[in-house]
Amino acid sequence: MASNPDAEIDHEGPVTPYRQLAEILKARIARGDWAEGRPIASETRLVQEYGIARTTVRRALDVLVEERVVWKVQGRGTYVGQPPAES
Amino acid sequence: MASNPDAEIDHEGPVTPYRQLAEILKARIARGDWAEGRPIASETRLVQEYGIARTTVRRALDVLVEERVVWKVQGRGTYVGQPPAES
DNA sequence: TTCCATTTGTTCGTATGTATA
DNA sequence: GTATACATACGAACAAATGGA
Repeated sequence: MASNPDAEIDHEGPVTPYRQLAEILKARIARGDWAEGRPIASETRLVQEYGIARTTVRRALDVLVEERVVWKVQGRGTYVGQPPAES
Repeated sequence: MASNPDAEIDHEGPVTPYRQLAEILKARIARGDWAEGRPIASETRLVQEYGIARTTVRRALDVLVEERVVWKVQGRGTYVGQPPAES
């Protein structure tokens, strides 16, 4: 059951913001907002877009990294998919 | 009430470093340390001078840009005043 | 043209303190 | 007491723009 990719963060509901964002981002990736191998919005951008703290955004991204939905490169960005195999 | 242009950063007080620096820089500009249209000290210089991180310096400068006290040009510097009107 | 140093721009990594539910 | 959220700060790496040699 996919969540709504256009949902906003609900600070009152039972689901914590970071889990909400994780679901939203997965839905946006599934919808094709960002293609495989391409960077998603930066943490700062997500902070502005969803009105939540960077630590909360990072927590959501941690979930996606754990689930191998995205991978991160310091100083570059967060990419859809999995990291390239080591040479 | 203007702040002291010769103040140093107090990491213990109630006012955060980036706000302190913003006030200090405004005081220095008001005093004439840097004239209208001229570049102020570089970010790296301010980092060394005040012993704070570049991200913190940039945060202080963001405040000054927002208040139209200075404007920045990538690759050149941060200038006192406002950007020249578009031709 | 090419190269290099300087300066601002962007992005993720890590840590701390405070507040709230 | 615990988990979550937010604001702030510092660190590191690299990109982009500028200007001069």
